[in-house]
Amino acid sequence: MARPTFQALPGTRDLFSPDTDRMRELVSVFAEQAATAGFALVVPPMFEDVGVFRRLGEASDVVSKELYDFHDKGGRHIALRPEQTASVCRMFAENRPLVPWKAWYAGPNFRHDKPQKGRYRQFDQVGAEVIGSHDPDVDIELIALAARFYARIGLHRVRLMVNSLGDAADRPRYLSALRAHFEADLDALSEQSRATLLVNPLRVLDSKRPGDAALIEAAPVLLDYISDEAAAAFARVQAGLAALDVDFDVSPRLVRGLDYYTRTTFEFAADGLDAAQNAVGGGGRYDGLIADLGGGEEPGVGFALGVDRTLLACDAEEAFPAPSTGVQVWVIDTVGALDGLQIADEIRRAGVRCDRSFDGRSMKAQMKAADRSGATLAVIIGADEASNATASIRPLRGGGDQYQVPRADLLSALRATLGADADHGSAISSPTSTTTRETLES
RNA sequence: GUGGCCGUAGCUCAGUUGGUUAGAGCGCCAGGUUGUGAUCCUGGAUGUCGGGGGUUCGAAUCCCCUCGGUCACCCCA
Repeated sequence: MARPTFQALPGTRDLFSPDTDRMRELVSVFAEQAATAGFALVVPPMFEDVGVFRRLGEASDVVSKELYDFHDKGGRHIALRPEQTASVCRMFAENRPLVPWKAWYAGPNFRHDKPQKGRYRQFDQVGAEVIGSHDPDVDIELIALAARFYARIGLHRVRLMVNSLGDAADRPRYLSALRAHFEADLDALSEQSRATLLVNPLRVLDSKRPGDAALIEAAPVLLDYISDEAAAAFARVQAGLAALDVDFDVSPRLVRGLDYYTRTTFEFAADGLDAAQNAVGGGGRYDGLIADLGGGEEPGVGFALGVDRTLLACDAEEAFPAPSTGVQVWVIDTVGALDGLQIADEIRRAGVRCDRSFDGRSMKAQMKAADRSGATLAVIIGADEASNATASIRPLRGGGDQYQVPRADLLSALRATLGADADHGSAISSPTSTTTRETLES
């Protein structure tokens, strides 16, 4: 075998079945949940003017270090999207749909950081945003949507943390208190945190360095500094989540990585994952972001869930196995006329998943391929069948004898046999599910 | 961006203090079986030992560089 000339770039992956089946199923479950809650799909471009993303926070690594940016042939300064909220807000500002505007999305994002487990340079997210309402009930419904989604895919060991960052006007008072607190005991702070303190004091609270823990523990609490209105909204959010039986913890030190958040913020952590990548999703309000993008004073709130990490968390709980996507019928043709071609087409048009061998292989080889495919039935066209216009149907999974039917009755015979097998559950017990198990355990 | 560990067949791996033509299992292909898979038996194909350079009579093995993977820090989904 020749050595491949190229390989996938760092942080990018080639995904195959059954991982791809699982991913598609996950997105399709999310799509269904979102539609049920009145959200419509949007597809923003994968790249934008770099300015669209600058609003995420000049002090954040996502913008300052990890942007995939370049100049296009027209001299425009462009960046691959590191997330989709900013693009959705730009879409809103540009197209001005009726408010409240409820949009969901799914797709890849790009960040140039060093890959490790659960962290890729191209990674998928699903998410939902609501633009144009201040009502904290919207926050509640969004959080519930995410929580219900996790439950729906069978992921149970997920903790929801909520906090309120207050309004933009509350921020300076808190920041100065926070800064004063840390500066009073600067020596106790790690070097990295001291650097963070200069650019964004809020994110010092996010430090996981053990040495910083005590000082962070003693830091002023953001919730004590927020306006009465923001506090009332946060109280409503908590009451609403409780009313919906959505479990949560208030985490006064939860600050999110992107700078645009105001008021409600939340994060989902999967206990099945290591702390380094246990954040499987999160979001919050961003009441100033749309105005920053020239869209007027419209409030917004939303969340995004990491598809890869969610699936990783599912692995840890052995939840959400890959759906079976194998074929049901394999057509075996040893004659080499047009029968195999026509029969496969006929079966497919009837909506039955079907495949066949090529290259005129021996019957033995074709049978082997049929077995390997996981198909429930083989349809055999040999010399006999070709000469008397019949087809043989051979069950491949356990019971039943091979039998011949007139060619005209083939479809109904297949349907009858497949239906009977499905009742016994054998139609889905294919090698595909074995592979899935192995994947989950590895 | 920083650091630890790791790169041998499609996959999982073995390979002694450097020593002939680099191995095993699984998988794949063919035959045993003149139409019939999953079992069994027999045979077969596939490796610039990640890449480059160096040390040596001789390197998968030692050294340097590099590329990639992985994990942690950092950051975050």
